Amino acid sequence: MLLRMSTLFLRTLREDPADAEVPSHRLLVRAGYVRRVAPGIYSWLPLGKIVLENVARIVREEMDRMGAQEVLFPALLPREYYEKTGRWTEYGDTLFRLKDRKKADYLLGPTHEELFTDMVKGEYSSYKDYPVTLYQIQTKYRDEARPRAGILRGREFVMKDSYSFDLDDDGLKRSYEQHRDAYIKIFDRLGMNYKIVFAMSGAMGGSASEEFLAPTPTGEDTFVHCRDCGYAANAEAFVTPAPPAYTGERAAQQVLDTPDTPTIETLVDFVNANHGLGITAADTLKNLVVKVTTPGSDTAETLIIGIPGDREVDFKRLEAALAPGEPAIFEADDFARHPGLVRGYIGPQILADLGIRYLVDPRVVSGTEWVTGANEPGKHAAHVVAGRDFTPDGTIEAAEVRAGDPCPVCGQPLIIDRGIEIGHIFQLGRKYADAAELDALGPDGKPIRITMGSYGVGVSRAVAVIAEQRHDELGLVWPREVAPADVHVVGTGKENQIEVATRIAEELEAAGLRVLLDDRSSASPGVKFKDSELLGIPTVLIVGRGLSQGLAELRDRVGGAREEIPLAEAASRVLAAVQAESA
RNA sequence: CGGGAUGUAGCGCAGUUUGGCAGCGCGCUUCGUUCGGGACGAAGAGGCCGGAGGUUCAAAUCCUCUCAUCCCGACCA
Repeated sequence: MLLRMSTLFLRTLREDPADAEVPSHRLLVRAGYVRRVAPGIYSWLPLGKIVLENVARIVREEMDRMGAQEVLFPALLPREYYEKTGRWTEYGDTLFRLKDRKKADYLLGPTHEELFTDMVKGEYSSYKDYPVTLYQIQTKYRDEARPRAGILRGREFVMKDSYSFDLDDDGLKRSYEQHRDAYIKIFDRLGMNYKIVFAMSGAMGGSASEEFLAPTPTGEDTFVHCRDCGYAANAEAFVTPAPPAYTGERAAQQVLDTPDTPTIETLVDFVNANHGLGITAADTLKNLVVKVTTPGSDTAETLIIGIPGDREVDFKRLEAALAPGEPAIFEADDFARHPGLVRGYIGPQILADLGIRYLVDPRVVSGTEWVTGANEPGKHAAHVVAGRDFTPDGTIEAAEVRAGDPCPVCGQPLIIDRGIEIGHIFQLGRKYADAAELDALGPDGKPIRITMGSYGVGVSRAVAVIAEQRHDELGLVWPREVAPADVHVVGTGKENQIEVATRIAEELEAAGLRVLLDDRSSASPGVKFKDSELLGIPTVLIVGRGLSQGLAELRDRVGGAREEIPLAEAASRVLAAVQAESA
């Protein structure tokens, strides 16, 4: 491959585009890789297209290597497939919907579980056919409420999704592990910095699930990890370690007058000042009322959640814990319907009598004592002991996770970071197989319900994440396998530099390298250097002022090293540099 | 959906307060010079000032409505 910049469809920008904030967006636009068409929708210019294809190629190679087979489904899908699994309604506004000329409903696929399941059902019917894993690399469409950060989070994006079909749970585990291994290879080859974290499978159903997160400050997922034992989980999947139960004696419950103390802060100050209690917010138990609706049901359950007063509720964690139920905040008119619940002064002592389910933070173990509401306006109770004065119906992960919280595995303080999801693997189970009645006929003549795994890689997102992780103040710095070329040959000067540069570029191309050649006659050296740095091809060879002394300059865009080398050796030195890295 | 900001040439922006010829930089075209850090000179091309309505002798500028985009939040494989 030899790309000549004299004719390449490329225009770099000297200034940052006004609508770009994050580095990947800024640089991909400035370097002429992508252009915005509409919010969250981008076009890929020639160099960007090459990078995108390189990522897709790496993904494809590793998927093929693990034995998955590639198919391609349409992006435009009829409603009926999504009707069967209930997702036509469940997906809500995020689904791009459209009608054909006959007014029939269609959608642009946000993901393709239904199609994969249906395809397998149509072709395979014997247990002898299984297991099988299929994948596709397809453009997906999601009408996100707020697309942002350029390519990082668009409404149209390229994703690899694969699905494994197994006869039993052991088979599913094997398929899952194979994907895990393949993903490690993929993200390593992509030159990414990433972490594998425990995740919730959420509303999709299923059990084991892990996310591949690329830590970046612009990330939108919060995750915790432990430097000592390697435990890592996203915030939704973090499991709070419970302290040991307390079995000693506790003082008797005591009701306190606490006028005008609807918040934890006012309560703590008041009881310390007026009742001589030296407590902190962590000694209080705050009780949050939510109503939980289950999809397909009209009635909402009233649920109370008790968490230590020094912590906020993390709504994402709460939702994940209640999925597929959907929590909503208790409003004033909800309180009006429950006269037993005194807003701001709710305590768990009476909940069993009211018949309201009560779930607590895992830190609220038997024998712990709390300052909490006394279920009367202006009154709280102290020495309220779990297991004695109230008995929770269970625990729930609803409290925020904080840096320094103990690791659930080894107890060391946890670190909190932000990351972007670049891959997700999970054991789906039988949700979609059930919906499609996907069975294999077993050796005993009885049907076996298939169990599935679902695995995704954000291909276009990966391009942005690499840009996010690999750039400097001058521009992009692509890993070699992803870069639009192996080497950027730059000819500067008014003598015959460009001719010589062209000759060397052709020689390198003949040797099998992918070459970008700056043979523009009008651009000044400064422009060519700036463009070279912006574009971020890992190896740069400059044929310029040194030509008269028979010298060229070899630059390493990654490490920044520069070296004058004899022109005669230029091609072989470039080859050596490229091969050293590929090895 | 809530909060904030912005819409003026391909890109980045000034001009709006206080109404009076549509501007600057980059890019683009032509000629000449220059050629290792986004060169210089000269001459050019390029605009429905987001849209609609209103006020006024006169509107990019003031008023009303509207559309769009970006950022933060909510939401999100």
